[in-house]
Formats: sequence, C-alpha cells, structure tokens
Amino acid sequence: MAVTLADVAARARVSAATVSRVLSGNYPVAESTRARVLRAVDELEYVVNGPASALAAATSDLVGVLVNDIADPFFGIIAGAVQAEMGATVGEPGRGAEKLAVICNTGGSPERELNYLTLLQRQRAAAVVLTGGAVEHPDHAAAVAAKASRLAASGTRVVLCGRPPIEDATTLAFDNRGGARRLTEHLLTLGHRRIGYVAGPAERTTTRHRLEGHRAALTAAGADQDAERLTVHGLYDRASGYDATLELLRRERTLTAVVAANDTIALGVCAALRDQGLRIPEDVSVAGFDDLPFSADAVPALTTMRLPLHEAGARAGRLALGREPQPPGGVAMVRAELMARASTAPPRA
Amino acid sequence: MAVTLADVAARARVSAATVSRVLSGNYPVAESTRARVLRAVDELEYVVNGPASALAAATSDLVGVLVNDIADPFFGIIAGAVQAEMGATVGEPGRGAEKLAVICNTGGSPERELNYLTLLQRQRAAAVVLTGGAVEHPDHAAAVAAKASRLAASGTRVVLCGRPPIEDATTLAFDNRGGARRLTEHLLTLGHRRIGYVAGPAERTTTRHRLEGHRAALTAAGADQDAERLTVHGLYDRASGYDATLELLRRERTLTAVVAANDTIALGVCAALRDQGLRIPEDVSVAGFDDLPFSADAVPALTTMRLPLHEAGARAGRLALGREPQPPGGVAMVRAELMARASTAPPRA
DNA sequence: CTGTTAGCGCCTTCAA
DNA sequence: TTGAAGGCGCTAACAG
Repeated sequence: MAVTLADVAARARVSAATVSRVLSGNYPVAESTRARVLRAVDELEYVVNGPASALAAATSDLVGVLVNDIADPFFGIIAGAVQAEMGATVGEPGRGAEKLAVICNTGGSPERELNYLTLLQRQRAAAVVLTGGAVEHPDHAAAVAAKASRLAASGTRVVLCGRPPIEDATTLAFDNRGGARRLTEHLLTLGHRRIGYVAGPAERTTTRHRLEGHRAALTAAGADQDAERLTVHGLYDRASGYDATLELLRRERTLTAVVAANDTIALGVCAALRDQGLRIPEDVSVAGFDDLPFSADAVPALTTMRLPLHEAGARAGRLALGREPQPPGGVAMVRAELMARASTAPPRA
Repeated sequence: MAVTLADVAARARVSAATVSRVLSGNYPVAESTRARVLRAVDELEYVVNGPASALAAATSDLVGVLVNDIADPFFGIIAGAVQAEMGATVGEPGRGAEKLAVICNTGGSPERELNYLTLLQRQRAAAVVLTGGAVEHPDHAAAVAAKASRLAASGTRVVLCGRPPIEDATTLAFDNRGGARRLTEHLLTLGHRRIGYVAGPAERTTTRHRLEGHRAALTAAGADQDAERLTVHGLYDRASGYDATLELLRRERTLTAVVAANDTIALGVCAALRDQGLRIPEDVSVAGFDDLPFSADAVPALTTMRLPLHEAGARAGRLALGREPQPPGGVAMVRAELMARASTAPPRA
C-alpha cells in the first residue's frame, strides 16, 4: 500500500531504526547516512504514519481547541491565534514535528463539549485548550473537571482560555467582572441612571460575571433599584440583542443607555433602537464587550471593553505546548480595556 | 498506564476481539455479553486508543477542514457547518464512532496549506475539505493537485468547497463569476456608469472570478472604458477596503458606485466614503459579496450577493463522509443570489 | 456467536 | 554511530 519506514530503510541501505532517528532528529546520526536517508525519503515521497508513531511513542501531535461557536469572530480570533502558535512547519525533518491544532466546535452544547474531550482523549492529544465561558450546570461542571483531570493524568496538557479556573488546568481567565464594572461606571459617570442590560444565556460563567460587574457598578452608585427589571437574557447573537431591546423598551421607554453582554448583541441593540426611531447616542447610548473588529467600524463606533483575544489565544497556545512558563498559581488574569467611542454620550438633559 | 482493551476483556471475561466488536458495533454479539462488556467499559472508564485502532484498521476518524482565515465569518460559517455534519455523538458505543472534524487555518499561505495537507496525510485522515479560493501560482496549484491525488489514492476523500475543481476531488464551486456579473448588472440597471471596484488579492481564484464577472457586465453594457483604472486590489479585509476607496476617489472623484469583492471589504468602503463626507447611497452606492450576517445590519443595509455558506458547508461535510451521492461529473455549482438592499440606489440625476 | 492468531508501522531499549 | 528485536493497543481474518 503506502510507503513505509522499511521501504525507506531498504532504499537508503540502513535499518529502520536509523531512519526513525533521522526523522525524529532526537538522536545523533552520521551526516552522510542522514543525507542518504533524507534523499530516500524524498524519492519515495514517504510520509510518516501518524497513528503508528503515536501508538509506538504513546504521544500524538494533536492539540485540541474547543470553541463554542466557530462562526463567531470572538472564537475565531482566539482559535486562529492558538493555531498560529503551533507553526505548521512540517516537512522539515530533523526538528521535532510540529503540532496539529484542531478546532472543535461545540456549539455551546455541554454534551458535545464532553464528546469532544473524549474524542481528544481517545486520540491521546498532546494538549487541549478550552475557550470561552463554561456552562454552569453542576453536573456538567463536575464532568468536565473529571475529564480534565483524567486528561492531565494521562499527560495531556489542559489550558483554559476565557473561562474560570479548574484543577489540573492552566488558566487564562478574562476579567469579565471587572471589565463590566468599569464599563457601566463609564456610563454612570456620563450621567446615565436608567440603564438597560442585555445579558447572554443565563447558565454561562461569562454571562454571570459580566452581569455581576454591571450590577456592582450600579449598586456602588446607588442606582440599582430597577436592575432586575432592566435586565433581559438572550443568546450571544444579534437577533437576541434586537429582541431584548424591544422588550427593554416595552418595560421602560425612558432608558437612556443599554449595555450589551457582547459586541454582537450590541449590534442587534443598535438595530432595534434605530428601528424604533431612537438615535445613538443622542437618545440612547449603547455599549458592548470584546471589541471585535467590526465594532470600531459600526456607525456610530461602538464603545466597548477590549479583550486582547489574539494575545490571549497565542499565550494559550504557548502554554499548551509548554513553551511558556506557568503563571503563578496556574492562573493569569487577562484584563479588559475601556474603548470609549461614539456610541456613548451623556443623556439628554 | 491507561486502561486497555485487554483490561476490559479480562474484566468482562471475554476475549479482546469481542470487546472490539461490541465497541465498533459492526458485528453481531450476544446481548448478554454485550451488556457485560459495556458495564466493564463503564466501570473501568475505558477510552479507546485512537492511534492504535487507526493503525490496525488503517483508517482514522479525522476529517481535516482547511480554511484561509478562521477569524473571518465566511470561513467560520462553512467550517462550523462541516463540523456539525460530523455529529460528535461519541460515547455511545455500538454505533460506528463519529468523525472528528479538525479545522486548519492556513492564513492564506500556500506553504501552510501544503503543510497541513501533509499533516493530514500523515494522520491518514478519512477526508479533507478545502475551502475558499485557491492561490493561482502554477507551482502551488500543481503541488496541491498532486497532494490531492495522493490523498485520494490512499483512500482519503477530498472535497473542495468554494474553489475551482481539480482532479480526484469532489467540488462544490461557488458561482463567483455569475454572481459578480449579476451584481454589477444590478448597478448598471439602476443607471450607474462610473463604478469603482475593490478587488481582493490578485493571485486568488475567487478574486479573479469575481472581477471577471464584474468586467463582463460592464463590457456587455458598453461601460468598460475605465474598468482598469477604476479597479484597485487589496486584501479581503476592512482596512484594504478603506484604503482602496480613498485611492479610487483620488483617481475618479465622480464615482457613483463602488463594488467590493466581499462584504468585509465593503464595510471599509462605507467607512471611507463616510469619512470623505459622501452619503450612501445618495452620493455613492456600495455593494458587497457573500452576505455575511453583519451585512443585513449595516447602516445602510448592504446590497450583496448571498452565498448559501452554511448549506454548502453542510453538503461538503456530507460528501466528505460519503453520505451524499457525488454530483454529476464530481462538480456542483453553488449559485449566488442578489440581495438588493439600501446601500444601492440610482445615481444622482 | 466467540476465541485465537497475526500483524498494522513505528519507536526504543539493548547490543555491537 | 548503527542494527536487531520486542512491543505499543487494536482489528481482522480464520477457526470453532
């Protein structure tokens, strides 16, 4: 069938062991033999059999990246950055083979998340990176934690990017709570008091943390009387933002600002407000979270909290490869930065 | 180290072969034995060793999906749809294990594309889906074609989604040329004659086909005198659209419309026009391509050609799994549909 | 329906 | 510096 190590060995007139050594490059081999082997590899167009070497070596070069929604740039940016760190520089034998980062789309489903973890465990993945908020259902959280421990125990590095720490994993946590708080403080400082909040799905950590930060700011300013009534939950998408905004306006027509749990939702918020004949920011200010690429281009440009997604993803990738030292305590906090733009302004007098 | 098939077999008091049969479910096994085995699997928390079974069975359950830029929703949508087709229903033994779709980000680099193909070949992937336009450099095209043939020869299904057909691969081609032509015809029908075009990178098939469609419409209408001068190339991103628009205005201030090679570029075009004090569509009409989710929400809503990305990705996934019959000749054309929205209108009188 | 027997292709001591 | 040999964990005939 396919060309094997033995074929290469025969052609280069050496043993299979020698070919293996040349290819993995972790063992001294005479330069002349080396050249001969490489030539044979070339002539035969030999390609290592991954499964076979993974079996023999008990390690694979797969790195799994789990995302909630690959069509959402939030995850696309992180995943792309992780993958870029793996540097696909194959084909140059002699220097340890590179890793293959595989992106797995869970669609936010707990079952699929677990399924993918099993699949990766089955593949004996070298590392797993879990990105984005976690589902907070206790059973599921326990199941994920258990899987993570088992993966870690079997030598798979587990890295969390944008979700709360768990045991046996290195984590890059996003400062959702602090960021959300500063964002709402920004609005309060501008003079807003009746602020609507469009939250994400209720059972996710990101949703809860951002909402908590928002509430904390309101409470600190003594402006939290209506907080409950002025909060609407939905999905992290544009349609939810649209619908939620209509609901908010129904509940409180005199809103002067709306904070969205993320930029995508904020887009829907803007659309709904506009359709209701309200101007941004003259009538209602709008703010988002994440600072995705399109946010700066929105009209008006969206005020939001910037999360260094690319940097975080790259760092997660390095941690997954063991190329970067663990942060103290295994946990590092990634801060969010306020990007005050045109979508927020003082309320009408 | 880890629990193996043999451990399960011992515990269930059957042979390893029986356990294997229960797990893969492709062979009759007595219900009682089956139950006993499943219980042992459970108690031992056994997880199949992927590499080992791939080696023995000479097939793996990996399916590779190559994309040019995973942070771009165009690819995110396609990749997500492919992956959804794989249905990660693991953990339910007895029904053939599901595939693991792995998304590989080439960043548009020919070398990385080839590298990933090698990596997937090394993993003995069950299938490979190549998405998005191809680089037209002859050497590279030949290299990719050769790799594809080799993959196909070794039993890996090769599916193309959004790129021109090659031998040994099933392809879902996007009707970029026809779509672009209809889009420009739409503008011509509205009365536009001085139409700028912001193209993508010169050496990509998608870029060329869309540009050709545009030119064909102009030529048919006898409006192609300035076509060359009114075309600017850039990347498929917002910044390029912005810069290209400034350049176009420098070349021809009296433009009444700008066609962008895709929606992302169109966003930049809109931003630039606005910054130049031009209104859309009163002063200048703008059109994009793809109909990404944000396009309908832009202000004004963007006229564009809709490509059924999700459907195409899903179909590519099914073809990769061999769950859908080959289209006649191995090639199917995916049509684009005109979405005439608020960003285009007749030119000023 | 179930057990036995060979490998799948590669890595890795152990010797030479 | 190189070769020989055993085994990684699983699947796939082939018997029974």
